[in-house]
Amino acid sequence: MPHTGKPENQPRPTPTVEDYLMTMYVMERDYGEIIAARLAEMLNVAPATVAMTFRRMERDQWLTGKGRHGVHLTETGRAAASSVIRRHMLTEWLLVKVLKVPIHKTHDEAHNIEHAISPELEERMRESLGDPQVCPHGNPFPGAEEVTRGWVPLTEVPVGEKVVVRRIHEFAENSPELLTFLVEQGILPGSQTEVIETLPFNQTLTIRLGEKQVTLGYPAARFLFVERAVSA
Amino acid sequence: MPHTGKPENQPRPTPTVEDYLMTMYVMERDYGEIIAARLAEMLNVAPATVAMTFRRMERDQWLTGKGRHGVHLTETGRAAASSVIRRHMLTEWLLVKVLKVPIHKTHDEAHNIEHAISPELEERMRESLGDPQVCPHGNPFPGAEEVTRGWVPLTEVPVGEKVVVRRIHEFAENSPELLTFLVEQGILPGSQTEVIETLPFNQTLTIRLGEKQVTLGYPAARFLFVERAVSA
DNA sequence: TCCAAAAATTAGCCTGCGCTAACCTTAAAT
DNA sequence: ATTTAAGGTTAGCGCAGGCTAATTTTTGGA
Ligand SMILES: [Mn+2]
Ligand SMILES: [Mn+2]
Ligand SMILES: [Mn+2]
Ligand SMILES: [Mn+2]
Repeated sequence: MPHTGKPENQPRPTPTVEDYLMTMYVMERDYGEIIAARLAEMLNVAPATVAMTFRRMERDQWLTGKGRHGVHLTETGRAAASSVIRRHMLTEWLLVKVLKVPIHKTHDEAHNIEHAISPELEERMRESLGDPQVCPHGNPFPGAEEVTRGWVPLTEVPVGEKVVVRRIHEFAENSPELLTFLVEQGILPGSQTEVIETLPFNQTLTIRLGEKQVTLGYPAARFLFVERAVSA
Repeated sequence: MPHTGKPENQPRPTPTVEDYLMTMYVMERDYGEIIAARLAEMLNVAPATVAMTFRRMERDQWLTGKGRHGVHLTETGRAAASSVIRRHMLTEWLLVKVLKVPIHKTHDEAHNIEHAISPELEERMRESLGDPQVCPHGNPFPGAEEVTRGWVPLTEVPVGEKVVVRRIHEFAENSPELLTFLVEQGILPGSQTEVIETLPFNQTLTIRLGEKQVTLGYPAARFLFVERAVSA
């Protein structure tokens, strides 16, 4: 099991740059491109701020290129992104397992703490927490993406099929309201459910959890990944 | 048991100011005055930087007064200092108990993490860790100073008396070398020892730990507080 | 093909928090 | 009493990382 055998001798980026890097990593992985305007929304800064930060990041070799489709992380940038994502996820597990923090509250807390974890501490955490492959929301550690093979967005599940929720996407974690809603409805990794109706013209679908029914908009449903064909 | 029933509605200071506050709190408590030059040494910044930071801190009502004996924390300042000290100490315990980090490494790690702990998390930590009254080095939580009553500096123990090490002072924690040395020699809270010789003209004293003897300079020895009269 | 909307950039501003160099002030020590 | 050392302050600088306002570039749709 390769942990990307990190040399990691480059100096660590500032917390701000670490936050840019981790968001850009996921953007590039799941959307194929990095759009500064989206980044600005997700990081809650003005577009102009992103432009300026990109300049410093290019100077410091975390990224290359400019403009619409031109921005990409360098190898060093990707390594730094992987590092902070690992620290984020390990912190989330520590909060969940040791301090019993509910999973709709771990993300924000972890976003502050992640920048303060030393490499030695990261290693101690990984050992204490049993070398997890996904975060408490089911998102894969960098390098462990294979474990999510076979998990599909809830929007692609045919009506009537029973599935198990496995993953709430990183970008859904950014919305505490959505996350709280999902947790309150009992929609979290491990939950069994079944799609009972889809209304494409309405961009909604309805699922059953036990006795309860919940209607979700497509954008939210696309953030939920489920495992199909649970039983043989 | 009063936790200083914190209203704590003031916005939290920046990490830099939090570090100033916690050091100033201990200075005022144990030395009676705040000397900017000492602060500069302990925080590893230039004296001019302290002067400028003091200005902002006065503007923001964390402190009042200027000059040699004039600087004091406000009530708000003391409350903010207490808050970050609590977070620091709880973080140290988490590192020690959950992640098995040795106590000569907890301080530096905690100094980064302490600024990233939310009030809710602080509360979860206190519960999980059993509401401790002292940090792993034996320093008291703000408000719990009474537990250190009866602990005296090692320099005040007469030759021949058996004592138990209870506390390594906050300001010794700032020196990783000293802390590592002490831990390697087995000098840590709980250790039994005996003063076997004092050489005041040499500013050293020698203690026995099991079979081993260790000679300490007075400045280091003054940072060690011990419990006398252990047995009746 | 052209145009409007979306995205990106530049200019100019601000604060926090570092630094050095120079200069005061205060407190000891001779 | 005077001098020296310790402590403190001011001035002037730099960088990170925010902002708004104005402008330019891209791009997808009519
Ligand atoms: Mn973060
Ligand atoms: Mn997560
Ligand atoms: Mn700190
Ligand atoms: Mn401590």
